[in-house]
Amino acid sequence: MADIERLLMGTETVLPEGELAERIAEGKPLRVKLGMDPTAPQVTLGWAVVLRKLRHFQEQGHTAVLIVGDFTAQVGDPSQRSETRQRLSAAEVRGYAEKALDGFRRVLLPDPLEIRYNSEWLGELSMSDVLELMSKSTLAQMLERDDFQKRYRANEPISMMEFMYPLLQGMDSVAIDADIELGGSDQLWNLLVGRDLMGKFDKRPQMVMTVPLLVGTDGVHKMSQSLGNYIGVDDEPAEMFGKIMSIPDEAMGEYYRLTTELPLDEVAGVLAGLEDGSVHPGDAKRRLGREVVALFHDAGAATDAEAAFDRIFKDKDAPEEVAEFALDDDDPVWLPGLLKDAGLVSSTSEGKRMIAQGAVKLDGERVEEERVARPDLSGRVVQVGKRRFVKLLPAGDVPPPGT
RNA sequence: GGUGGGAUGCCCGAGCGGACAAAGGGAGCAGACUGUAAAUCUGCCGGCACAGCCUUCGGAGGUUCGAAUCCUCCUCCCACCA
Repeated sequence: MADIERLLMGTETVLPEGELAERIAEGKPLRVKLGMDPTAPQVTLGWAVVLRKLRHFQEQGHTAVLIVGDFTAQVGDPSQRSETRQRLSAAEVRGYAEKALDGFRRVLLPDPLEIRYNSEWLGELSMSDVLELMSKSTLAQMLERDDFQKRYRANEPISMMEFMYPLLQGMDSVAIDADIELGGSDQLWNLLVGRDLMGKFDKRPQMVMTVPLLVGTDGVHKMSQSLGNYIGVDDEPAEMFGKIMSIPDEAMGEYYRLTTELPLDEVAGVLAGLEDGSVHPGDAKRRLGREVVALFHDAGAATDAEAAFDRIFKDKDAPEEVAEFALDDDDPVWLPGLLKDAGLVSSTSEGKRMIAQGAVKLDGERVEEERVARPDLSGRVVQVGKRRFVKLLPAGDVPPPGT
């Protein structure tokens, strides 16, 4: 029942070529490894690309082996890094791991799924094990790697620990007998180290499969939490939809291909329509937004998200649900202070600037003054910019938090 | 171990005794324009009840009327030599 086509769909590199068919033909379910270092709590749409690939394997009866890199997270993957990562504490890592696994489960099937923490074996290594591991690779091999080479040439520090990272990740493959390891295209080098290492430990070397990296909402850089250009798989529908709408048009094709489950010919149809002008880019992006929201929430949420979006950005109304904030007794009210207290701006200075720039509105009316009479505020909605809203209530009318 | 160079705001980076809350760029935020696009233009971009004051230029001291700039010690980074 193997559908190799589907497994290969949307991949970037699969090595060695042709071996996948052979391994599947052997009839045993493959152990498909995917490593995740819990260095941040959110699972992004970029991650969802490779997760969905893993799911395709699951759907065909192969075992997803998810490695939670609780040990390696504390070392730090040097991939695509221009500087040494900050080390995380064990507690932080554990917290992130739990949160991230929730996100992963939104995409993966519950079965067949094996979740392993790599501290299980890496934490056990003795010094002589580590030395043996190190003896299996050379400095020249390490420096082959682009990230290291750039940093080395630019006179930037590279810690010895960072050299260990790929080896540790490779040990994971040895420990769990991976048949194939998945990853984003920036992981190719690391994955190959794992393959190499398995051979040196007399195991059958794993195959490697990479999927393209998804650009972030800026359309330029890889989607990542540290860059703040990400869409989380557990983002609220409205948020998710809004973020999709904000990607540059040029990134749409990539998003259609990598983040939706639409059939390829349909995607091709949309893209061709964009090309010849028969499809309006705004409509195409809306559809993309609906597809993605529907995938992680449901179709109803998708329509609602689109409606909420129109309400705020097209009709420029306040959203249906607005956080509430209690006014205190001052009269007149000094607005910069209020905006800060309500969390709409981060300082009173910023509040003053926002007012000066015409970004502050009361029920849609621009506010020019820093001081406003209390009765003019009570019960109305203050807005900063296009997307920050708070409804003002007289003190006492706000239900206590948590109800 | 020796010698030399370096650490500046979210990031990069200029400044090298007063005119410095610190050039310039990027990111970000806001306004205009739009399809909340993108591009573009404009403004903002440490804090403070704000024509003033307070805290920032790796850390701690010192010199000076005055220090991001000079001196001392410390921490960290880089290069070259060994």
